Amino acid sequence: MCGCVSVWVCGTVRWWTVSTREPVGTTPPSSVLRPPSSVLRPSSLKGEHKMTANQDIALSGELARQYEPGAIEAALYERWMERGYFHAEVDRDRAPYCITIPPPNVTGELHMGHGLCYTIHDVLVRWKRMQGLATLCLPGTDHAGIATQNVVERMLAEKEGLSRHDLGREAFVQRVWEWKEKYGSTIIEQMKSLGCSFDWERERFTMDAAYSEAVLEAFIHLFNEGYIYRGYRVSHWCPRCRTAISDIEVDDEEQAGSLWYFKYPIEDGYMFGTEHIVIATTRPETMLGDTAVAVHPEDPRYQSLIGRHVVLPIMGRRIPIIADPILVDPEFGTGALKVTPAHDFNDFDAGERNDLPKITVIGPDARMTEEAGPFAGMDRMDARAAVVERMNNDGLLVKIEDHTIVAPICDRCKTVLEPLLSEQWYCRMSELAAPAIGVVREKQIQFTPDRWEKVYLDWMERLRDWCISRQLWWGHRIPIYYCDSCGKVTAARRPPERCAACEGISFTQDPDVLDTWFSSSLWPFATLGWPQRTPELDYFYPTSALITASEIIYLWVARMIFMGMEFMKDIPYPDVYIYATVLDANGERMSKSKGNGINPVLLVSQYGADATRYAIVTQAGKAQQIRFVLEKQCPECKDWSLIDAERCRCGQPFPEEVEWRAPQVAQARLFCNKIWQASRFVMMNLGEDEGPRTEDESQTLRLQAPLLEAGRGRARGPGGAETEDEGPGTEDESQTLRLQAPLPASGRGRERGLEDRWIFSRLANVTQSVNEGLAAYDLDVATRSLHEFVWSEFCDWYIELAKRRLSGGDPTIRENLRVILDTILRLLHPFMPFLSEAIWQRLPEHGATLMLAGFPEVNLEQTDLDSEQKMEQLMDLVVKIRNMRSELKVAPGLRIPVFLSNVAENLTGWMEIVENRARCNIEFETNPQEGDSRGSAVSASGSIAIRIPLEGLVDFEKERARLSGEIASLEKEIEGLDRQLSNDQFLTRAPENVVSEKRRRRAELEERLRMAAEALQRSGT
RNA sequence: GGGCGGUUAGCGCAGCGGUAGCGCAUCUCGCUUACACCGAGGGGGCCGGGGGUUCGAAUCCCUCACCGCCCACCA
Repeated sequence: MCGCVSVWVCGTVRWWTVSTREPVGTTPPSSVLRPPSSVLRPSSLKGEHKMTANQDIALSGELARQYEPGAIEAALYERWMERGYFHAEVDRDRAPYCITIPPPNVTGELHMGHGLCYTIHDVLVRWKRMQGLATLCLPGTDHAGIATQNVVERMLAEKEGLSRHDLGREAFVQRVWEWKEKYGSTIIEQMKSLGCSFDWERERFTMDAAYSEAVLEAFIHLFNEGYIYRGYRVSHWCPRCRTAISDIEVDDEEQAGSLWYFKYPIEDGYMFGTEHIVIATTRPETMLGDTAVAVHPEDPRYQSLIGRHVVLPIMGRRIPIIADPILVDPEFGTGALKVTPAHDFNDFDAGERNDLPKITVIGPDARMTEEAGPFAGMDRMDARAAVVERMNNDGLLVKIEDHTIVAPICDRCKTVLEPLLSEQWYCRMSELAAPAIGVVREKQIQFTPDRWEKVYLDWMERLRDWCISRQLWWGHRIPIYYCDSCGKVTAARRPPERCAACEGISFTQDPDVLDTWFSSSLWPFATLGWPQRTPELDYFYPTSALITASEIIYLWVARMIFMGMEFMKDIPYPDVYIYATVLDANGERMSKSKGNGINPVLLVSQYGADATRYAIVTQAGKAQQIRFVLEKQCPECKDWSLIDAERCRCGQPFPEEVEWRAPQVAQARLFCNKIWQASRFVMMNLGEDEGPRTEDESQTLRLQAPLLEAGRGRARGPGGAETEDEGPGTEDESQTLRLQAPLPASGRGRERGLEDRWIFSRLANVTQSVNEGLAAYDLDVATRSLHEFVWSEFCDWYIELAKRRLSGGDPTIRENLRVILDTILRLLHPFMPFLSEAIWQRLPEHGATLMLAGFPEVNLEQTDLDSEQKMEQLMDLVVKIRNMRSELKVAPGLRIPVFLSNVAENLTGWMEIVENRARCNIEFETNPQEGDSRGSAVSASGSIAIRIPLEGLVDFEKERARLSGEIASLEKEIEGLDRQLSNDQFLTRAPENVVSEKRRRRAELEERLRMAAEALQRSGT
């Protein structure tokens, strides 16, 4: 297997470009990367289940020679689901842990940001579940008003040539529901392919009946409290979506534009000699709605004009010249400004201040209205050109300058927005914001990384009222009823029977729906049953954490916090973890419109869910952005380039179909394989008598008893002394596994070998790192230390040292290997759930599932610094000897004599480790000179001198070259140390221990230099 | 215009006051009773530029440059 699949061409520009259009019609949302559908299909998670047979293969029998994620993942997920491991119940005997996931849009499909988000969720949740908490991760989706309506509208237009108006409101909404039922779970299925252990039995949708009740309740409450009001003002309007949108749904786009200078004739100007005033504008078409010209009150150029009038060109309207210090910057343009209160936010405010009329010249369809006189009916962009032409013809166009404008665009459809005067529902923010600011200030809610706290507070403190009405059909319809007789406004769940004011009996409901974010702001409690006082709400609220993206701190996080404070009188969660933005290989943000996104599902199909998760999480710490790389291979020279390169370094252009890889995931995949193989080794050596035992099905939902039973082993304290048994058997309070060194039955030296003490000390260390990393949301730290431990310590050293003992029939080593592997699998499980479970199920002693087995815990007393120090010295000695062998080109298989001098006494007993790992026979000598150092290679490890007789091993030329190199590097380092040590400042100001360490180091180097020099000298003779 | 990140070996990253580490890639050797998706060893870096603080700076401060993200009503 080459490990690569070809990528199918998608889109026209670049092979990995996806169309910017939303998925439409009967086609499910398309993947960004599109491999053959047979490969991409997330798994057999949905639809036909032929898992029963596969489960056996995945969960029992010998571990396959090759690690193949596909063979275990679907089967395990199926089994976990069947057994209800993801489901959480209220359990008063245990502490709760609850996260409600950020609900993705129903129209969505997984991209890397989601991959990061939900993987972090699952890691934390699996960790907490293993720790024995009643753990609920509640999933769901958001109805995403505008986005979903757009998708269905487009589908209707393309497939049936119908607009929503052709269908009518009720029928259209019905069609959206149908679409939702059919495609709305795509993203949910994709989460499952990542292995997410969310409680699917509690999955929610923001338009579920119960959830909708919560939305009504919230609205009516806020209305009755006077927070919600109707306002007639300028708001952002999307002419394509035909709805108002809130400020934070606006994106900016820099566009090349112009600044037009127009002359406005001054009324009776000839009488005092100033006939025109020149104004500058970027939007000429709005001049038709001008109702004033403004200047700065202190601008000396215009003092005489303030209070006079101009005659608005084209329209012939007489409008005043006003002075407004807020609106006008005298430095810009001509210092004179046209004022269009109906089409500009600042002008609207100025209009309010100066009591100006508001004339709407652009309609909701972005066409000019009747008020636009000769231009009525024209598109706004056509009208712009027409106005400029007319002004030019009338001799009123002074000049045109190039000017970069920042156009507001709709973050959903990218249409240029129009500030439009309209009547909308608003939510007053000042009172609601206050407590939400307070709880963050007081650290009741803690942001991680904490820099985001400032971002949140800055925004909350200058919050404007929230426009909550949308002119859409898909969403929660605003529960406002107008009396048809007297117009009285009532907020109610259902139409009132009778008008409280006039006794009228006929009502009309407000046609608008609520902003999507209104409903999602209730998410942490509405999903748990609010406004009902359910046991779940009582038990799980406040939830434990929120994990989300920085881009929705305003849109969502802030609103959840103030809604939580308003309705629950309590924070929604104490922790807000903001994860990094995912960038592509070029450091640009991954986004749909750029087409540079990577679909994690594709990575799962290529590398497996465990590798994908691990690769993602290795980067998930406190970084603000992380990069995800994709490479493709040149078919000519086989070299790899970034995925969007046009040409290979060899000059060849890339074909449309290429081999690709994700190096970070590939690396993670190697790690998976390493674990698999190491596990195979351990299991092969556990022996028949310890073969897998049948599990007890009744334990299914209960937490596993801690693995190590009392009496199986006794804890080993620092320094290797045996201490009182504090095995988990005596600790039923904590259901987590207490890490401890297992115990050899007798005290025979070899069984309590140095390497055993060392590895358990290291295991304690890594256990602590993983727990601390998880607790601090430093998932990258946790995975790094795990990787280091498993690969470099357990595999490279302990297993290698174990081989000798295994062949010698030492029973202790088998037990140690078993316990260490067991602990590793537990530590690994949150990150690599499938692999760890599949292996764990084959351990001699295992429960129903690793998911509910205890998570290792440790305290620092379990580290054994003495053994760590000794092992470090021994390992360094091995490396140094290997190093010499390699440089001397000694045949790898050849066992050679090695002479050591100056070996600390407490190390001399452990030389078998060195002999074993460096293929040598160690002999001690008190002084290297005493031996025949003339024909020897010499080196050192710390203060230990190493001498290898060269007799019959090497030619002396090589050794002399090697010595010269070593001497040079020794001299260089000594020189550096001398520089410091001869510096009085250093000697007097640096801490004593630093100085003495340098001195010690110097002396050691000096000694090595002397030996090397002598050896060189002798070898030359 | 403001704010926040980043800039360390070819690539992706760690280190955040005592003269540089990891993985991949590369080179040499090796199928040694888990793993060639491997093992052993090696080469490769004036830690973005410039100032400063300090006995000592990749690490702290200032400044500039470049990359990215967020916020802001300059017509």
